[in-house]
Amino acid sequence: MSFSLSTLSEQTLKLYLMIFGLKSLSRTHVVSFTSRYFSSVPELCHPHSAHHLFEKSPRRDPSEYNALLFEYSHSDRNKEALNLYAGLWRSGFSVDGSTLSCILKVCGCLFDHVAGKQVHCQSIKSGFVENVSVGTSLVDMYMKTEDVGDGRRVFDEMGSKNVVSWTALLTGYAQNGLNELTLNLFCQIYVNEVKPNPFTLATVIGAVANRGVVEEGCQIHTAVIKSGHESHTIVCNSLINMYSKSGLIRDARAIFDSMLQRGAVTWNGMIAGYVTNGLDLDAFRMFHWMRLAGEKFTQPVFASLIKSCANLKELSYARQLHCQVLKSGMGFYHNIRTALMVAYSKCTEMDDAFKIFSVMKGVQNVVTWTAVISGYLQNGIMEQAVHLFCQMSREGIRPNHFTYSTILTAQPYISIFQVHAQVIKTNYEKLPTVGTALLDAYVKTGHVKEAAIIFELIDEKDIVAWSAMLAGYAQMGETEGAVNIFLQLAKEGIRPNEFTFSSVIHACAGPTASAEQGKQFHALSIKTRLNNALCVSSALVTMYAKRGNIESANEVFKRQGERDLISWNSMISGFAQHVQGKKALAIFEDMQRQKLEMDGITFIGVISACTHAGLVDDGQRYFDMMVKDHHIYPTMEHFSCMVDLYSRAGMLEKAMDIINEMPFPAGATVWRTLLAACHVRRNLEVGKIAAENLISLQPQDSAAYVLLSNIYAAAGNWQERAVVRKLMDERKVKKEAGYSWIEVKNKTYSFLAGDLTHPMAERIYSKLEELSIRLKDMGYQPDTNYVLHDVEEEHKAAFLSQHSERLAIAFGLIVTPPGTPIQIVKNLRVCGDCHSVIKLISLIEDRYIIVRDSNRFHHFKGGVCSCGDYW
DNA sequence: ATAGGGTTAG
Repeated sequence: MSFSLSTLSEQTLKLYLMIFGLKSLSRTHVVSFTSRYFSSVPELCHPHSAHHLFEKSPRRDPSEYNALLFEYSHSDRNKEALNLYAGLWRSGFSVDGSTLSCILKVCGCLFDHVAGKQVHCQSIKSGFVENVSVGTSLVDMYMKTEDVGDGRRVFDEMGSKNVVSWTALLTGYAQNGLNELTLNLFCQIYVNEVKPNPFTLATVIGAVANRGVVEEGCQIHTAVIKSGHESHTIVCNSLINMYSKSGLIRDARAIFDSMLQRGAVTWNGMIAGYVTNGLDLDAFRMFHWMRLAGEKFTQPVFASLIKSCANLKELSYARQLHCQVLKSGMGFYHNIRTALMVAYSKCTEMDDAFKIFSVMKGVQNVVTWTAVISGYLQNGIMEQAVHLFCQMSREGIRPNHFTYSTILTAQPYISIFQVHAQVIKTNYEKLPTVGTALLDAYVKTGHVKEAAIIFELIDEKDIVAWSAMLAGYAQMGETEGAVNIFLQLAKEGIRPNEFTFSSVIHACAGPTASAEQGKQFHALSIKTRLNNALCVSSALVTMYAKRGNIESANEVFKRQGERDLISWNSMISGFAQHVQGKKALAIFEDMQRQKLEMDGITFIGVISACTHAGLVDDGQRYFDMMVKDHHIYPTMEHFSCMVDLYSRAGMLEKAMDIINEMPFPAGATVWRTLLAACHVRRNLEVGKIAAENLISLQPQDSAAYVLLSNIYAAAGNWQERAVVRKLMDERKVKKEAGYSWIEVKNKTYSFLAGDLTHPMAERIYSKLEELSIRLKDMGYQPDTNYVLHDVEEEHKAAFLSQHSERLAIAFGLIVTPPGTPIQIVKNLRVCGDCHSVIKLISLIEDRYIIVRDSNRFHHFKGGVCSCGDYW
């Protein structure tokens, strides 16, 4: 009912009374009507309000007390209502059932369990406890004050019950999050031959919505139709909400379309449904329709639409809504302001988000603080986020579980141990959100074991928690741990989602995973229809590429229905690793033609494709293009690629020029790249500079010492070589052991250089012996420059022939039928001598041999390698 | 109204 309050005169009031069929204005009438009409306007002190009449009244009777009590309770002045009730009780007036019901509602709203219990006693004393309405109100009060046990007890003791009593209990269960009990009780209503009313149905539908089980949703809809209340507005509103929450947005829309009378809740329900289901454009279409229908916009509609702008990163529309919200006087609602802050944060407009936050000074709460902190974190402004987190505590706002799960992503600007301690104190550790964020923080600092302990402590592990743990193992290269997590979650009946698959497939790209495992997860993703999710298919492209199966990688890429930057980058890098430079560049040109967004990683792929294909000029051209045309600032990785490009082509001086002209000092990776090239090219002069720089940056890195001493050895400078060796011993630097892996019949076998422990060692060594004789017959001379140890030539040859990749290949030749391709994975780079030997083996044994070393793939066939001896 | 996990390079 809308009217301008200031113009409401006695006359108007008379008119209203006439509408209600009353001829005269008795005192009681005035009291009861005014309290009803003025109850929704708390700050109003109209001369006709019950409050005024009450004050002026010469003798106060129970009806006046009651009228004012109702007015207070309806206008959310619950404390005043409770005081008035105490006065009423003290005055010795007898109370009736409706008074008790009213005050019980007040107790519920105030969460005042103690006062509620007192009223309960008074109801017993006055005998009104037998009254159905009072009993029902008692149930409601207990449920609202979270005393589910007493609520149920009162209900059970009630002599007579009606639908409202059942509904009160039902609503109580639902409000306390006891969704399963709510559903059970709903079945009992039928057993007791009570007919549910629209409120009963709306409550149960809400409980079903929270559980999100589609089958239950269909069942409840059937019950609604049977009850005959299917067209009732509040029932339809709940159904719309339920279907949206279960992801069945089309069913929600069907309900919406069928409705004869739509309220503001209906429109908002539909709009909010579209937003939560990611159909933001449909939400806006609905908004447009709502406007055409002449419906008034309420505050939740704006909140939903602003959220939609955040999802779409639609800044200009967010600003328009901001204006509209201010114009319609809704700019002061907390939820609107928070939604606006989130939208501005998502559009990288942190200044605007912060402006809203600072304007709220004095009324800021945990939610607003968390929103602004989260905004800074998402925009990578970690220092400011941490600063605000500290300030928040100083201003006496206690962080909640949202805040903790957010701030834990502020690595490395926070001490996770400190935050962990706070989390334990506040008992948030067991919550899946906080636990997951904590676990991830430990993974990112390299503490996988601690992360696993935290994971175990999480109470009800959801799919996000499981996926985070799985990703943790995958990121640390622990394939087995990752796969085990997947098997465990499947066993517990948890449904993996696209993130779970992308992580487990990523784990299967590791050197110790079997190729078969990756394929199986691919199959499983197809079964669950998640294979087409972008993150899954991109992970598949990389997995197949890293497993040496570039054809399958390309096949997955070609079948991608839509692509994003990562998809394109994955394919470019895949081709680059497989030395298919031309194909990598073709993909890149396709991207250019379509004018797609590119980033620094795209160019790392492109330049490394040029490097592996020996296209020096092209590499330089792409680097220049990146800086000049795409305005991408080159990072250390890019310079590393450029140094690689020139030094592999033997242009070591040019590589040094790159290093000297870099805008920042070269890092270890850059020097290591240069050093490796000097090793291949036997360039002592540049090699010395590279090694010295690398050693000063990473004194514990064995590669620097090993490569440098090898360069000295190659130059026959044994004295200098001995100095390097001595330095290595003094600093206790251990050479990284060379490992190779081979997969035969779904089992992975690993070999260490000079390994004698393998059960088939004897046969492997005799196979190597046999091969070495045949190689010598073909005129092969071992290149002993690749041996570090200062020993006799003959022994050096023996060391060489025991490199792990040769053991693995010999094993492969023995255990697989002739003609079977052999695939090896190695943790270090393959040495020059092994490279020549493997070429010859592929010829004399007529085998296709694929070696993936730490750097790239080598496809050996008929005596040649795909890298063209250029690596 | 606020929250946690993922895919690309090296």
